[in-house]
Amino acid sequence: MERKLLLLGMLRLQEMHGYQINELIDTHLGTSIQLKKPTVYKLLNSMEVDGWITRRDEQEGNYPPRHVYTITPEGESAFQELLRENFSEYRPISYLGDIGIAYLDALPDEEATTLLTRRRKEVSSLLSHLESDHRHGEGFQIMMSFHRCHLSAEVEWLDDIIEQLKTSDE
Amino acid sequence: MERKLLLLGMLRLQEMHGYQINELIDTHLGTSIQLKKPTVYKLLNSMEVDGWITRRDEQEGNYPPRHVYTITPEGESAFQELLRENFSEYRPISYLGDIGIAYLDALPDEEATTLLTRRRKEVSSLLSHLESDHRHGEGFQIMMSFHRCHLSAEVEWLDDIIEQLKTSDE
DNA sequence: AATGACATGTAAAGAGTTACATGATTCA
DNA sequence: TGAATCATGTAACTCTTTACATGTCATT
Repeated sequence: MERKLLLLGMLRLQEMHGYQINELIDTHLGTSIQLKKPTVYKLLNSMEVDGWITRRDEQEGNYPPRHVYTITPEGESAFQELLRENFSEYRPISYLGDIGIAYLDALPDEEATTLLTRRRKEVSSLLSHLESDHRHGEGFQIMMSFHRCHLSAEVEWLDDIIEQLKTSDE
Repeated sequence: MERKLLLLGMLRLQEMHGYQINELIDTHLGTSIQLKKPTVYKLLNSMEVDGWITRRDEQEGNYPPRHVYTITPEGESAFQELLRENFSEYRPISYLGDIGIAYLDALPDEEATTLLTRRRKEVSSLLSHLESDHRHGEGFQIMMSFHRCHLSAEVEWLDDIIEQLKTSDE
């Protein structure tokens, strides 16, 4: 349902077609959330069936016709409901993707330092990417700042751990 | 694969049976990662087929027999491989579960403040729970500190936003 | 006498991703 | 001429979760 909430929220601000949504996600949100193209198309279809959005076809030249979606009043109330629901059911994010961190001590100190340093680089480059995007991020500034908050905390944490490894090394 | 890495890492430290693993997850890791009981049993079976772990049956009294799993040399090398793999493919966590944050401005300021304050309470109570657990957390201290780092950053961020809402309110 | 802990699963459903398919158009 | 963009999807696959099932033992 979170993905539907995301899409509804976009369509609430302006009508859009699938390709356009996918581009927006790719350029601005791709690093913060996970949502692939086919999924977007599928969700749009299913929300049209739900009656949350309506579809209008548009064509420019001989380009493939676009399906432009507009949110309906039912969609708006679904949005309101989903939004509240999203806040009410808090469950912390899963750090499964970072589970390797739990087993750092299984690696030789040197390698651990290398890997963590690489990670630090990746995180901080993502961070600066988000910071630059920060201007033209269309409406998702708060989300971005949320993401940035986590990333910069992570950088600091990595610095700490790397430092610890280095000092214990000697 | 992350889940298999997690389980291998546990079995590397001591042989365990499924129920025991599930308990450990429930009590210590339940808030940091997502991994349900039936999944654990399924993964254990599949890793036995892989030859990564071996099973030995044990019984105490007339309790249901336990399937105690021990990691094999193949399991150990799989662990080493998965661990490196886990570090090499960094992809930032998805904040889909928190997508509501992106649409805070769709809510009346007052309600937004209420919801964020509630969230703040939940996050910080989870945080202090992790901090208390911190002693008896069996081997997952680093992971915990990673999680705590994110949570405390989130608390600060929430405080900021709540403050902003209050001042813009007047 | 009933509930919860112990211990293992199965079956079906749900959700999303990957890889593939299509066909015109613009740019190098 | 070839590659990338525009624009939409489908089919198959993978993986996880939910709900259910089973039966003994200890505790209240």
